Amino acid sequence: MAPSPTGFLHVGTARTAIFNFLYARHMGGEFILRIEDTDVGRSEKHFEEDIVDGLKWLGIDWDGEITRQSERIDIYEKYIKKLLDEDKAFYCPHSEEELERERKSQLWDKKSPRHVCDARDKKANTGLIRFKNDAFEDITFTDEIRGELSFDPQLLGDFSLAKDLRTPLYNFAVVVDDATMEISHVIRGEDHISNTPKQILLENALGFSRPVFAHLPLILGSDRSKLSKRHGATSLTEYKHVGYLPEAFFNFMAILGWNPGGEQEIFSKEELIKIFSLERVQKAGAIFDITKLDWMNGEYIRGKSPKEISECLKEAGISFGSRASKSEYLEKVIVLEQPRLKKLSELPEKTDYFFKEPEYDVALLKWKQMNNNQIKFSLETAKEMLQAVSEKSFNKENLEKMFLEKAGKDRGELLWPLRVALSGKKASPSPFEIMEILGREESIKRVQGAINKI
RNA sequence: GCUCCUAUCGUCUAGCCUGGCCUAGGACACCGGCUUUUCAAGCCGAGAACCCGGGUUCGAAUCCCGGUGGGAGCACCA
Repeated sequence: MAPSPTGFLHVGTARTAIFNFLYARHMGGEFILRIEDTDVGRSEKHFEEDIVDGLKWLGIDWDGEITRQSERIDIYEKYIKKLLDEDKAFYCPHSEEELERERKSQLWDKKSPRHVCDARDKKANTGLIRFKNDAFEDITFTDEIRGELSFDPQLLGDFSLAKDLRTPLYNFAVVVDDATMEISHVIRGEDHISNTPKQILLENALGFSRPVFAHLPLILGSDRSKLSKRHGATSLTEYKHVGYLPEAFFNFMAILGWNPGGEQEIFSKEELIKIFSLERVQKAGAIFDITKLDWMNGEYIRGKSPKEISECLKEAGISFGSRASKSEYLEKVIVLEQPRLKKLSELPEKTDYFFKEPEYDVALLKWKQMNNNQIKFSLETAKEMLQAVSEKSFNKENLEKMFLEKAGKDRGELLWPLRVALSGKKASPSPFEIMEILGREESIKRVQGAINKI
């Protein structure tokens, strides 16, 4: 797994991490974390922190220390010198402007843009370091997901390796990393397919063995293009903070572009590790469908204990502000709203009436065609019934039994105004459940409050 | 433009390799019903797809050929 710290942990990168992780653990192999920061260096430390946080949140652990390309410059230098010495690489003296002009004219001639350097044997000693590409036979490799792939190496030209001895470029650095870190499987996004022939050429030139390649289908936005910022939230942190559960996110990403063949869709991380296979990875890109993630998140939320939910709330940074109260009380509230939740972030807004007096429009108290007198009568009745109940037997079973017996054939006449008086909302759990949590005194107080409003 | 990848309901997918069990299965979403004071949850149900054209075959979603659509890559980014 090798994310680049040029930004926060991207959803696509997270999915690649998940697949790498699942495969490595499935095979009982090692899974390492390598930060590709040759260009950014140490200055962007917070991006690395974001990546690490994101992976930890997902429950992905790696073997050994994190390796950073910025700390391996000496190693790259050694190999770049080797290529230079063996006359497999050279300094290209052309300026960026010249190169740009060449590119444009090639495009104009409807040719694939590339640079075959006319100074490759001139032994210059400054400029961009390029690979002396003399390959002419097709480069063929087996992709674990797509089968045999082949490319014409001539189209690559003399591709670039490094800006100078101590500033390697991506394709060169990864090849050195893969070999020196003994990477057996390179599992990455489909957008890297066209980098593979360059890397193979370099592996051959350096005498390295070839890893197994597997290219994952891309995650697409709703318009079928590669998922990016304009499609909405693409950073893992954003999903964490709006209250997606890591298990749900992990599960969802794992079955996006892969499935085990059966009809089950909800899997624990352990199950996924056990059944994962590269063979069953999809070839075509998959649209990131947030509504299915929402559903799955709801499933996971319903499967959690209130204690676990309140811990997730804390981790996601979702707070109830100054209304925060005893955790025991909060947990009761959570149980009540659990079946209604898709995202944890909905919780504070949905349950605010448990922490403060509800605010609502008097008109909301009206059930169907009731007039003010009827509403008032209904609420008075409810209040008297509540007053008749002892503190001890003030629980939802008792209350429900009482009220259902008392209510006429249209239960709404008694129950709707009561529920609104308690919650101030047009949608909420039943009044009995609410009252049990609110308690006798507060319940009566709210019913009285509603009566006063009319 | 060039190169490469890819194609089953709106979306994610099963089936394809090893043709017949496919009247194409599941899930999400949508719609309807049950339950219900409301909203959810739950249960039941409906609609919805083999990209197109040829071929091979008794028989093709599955095999072959040709189109078309979609995507990605073509940096002194990673």
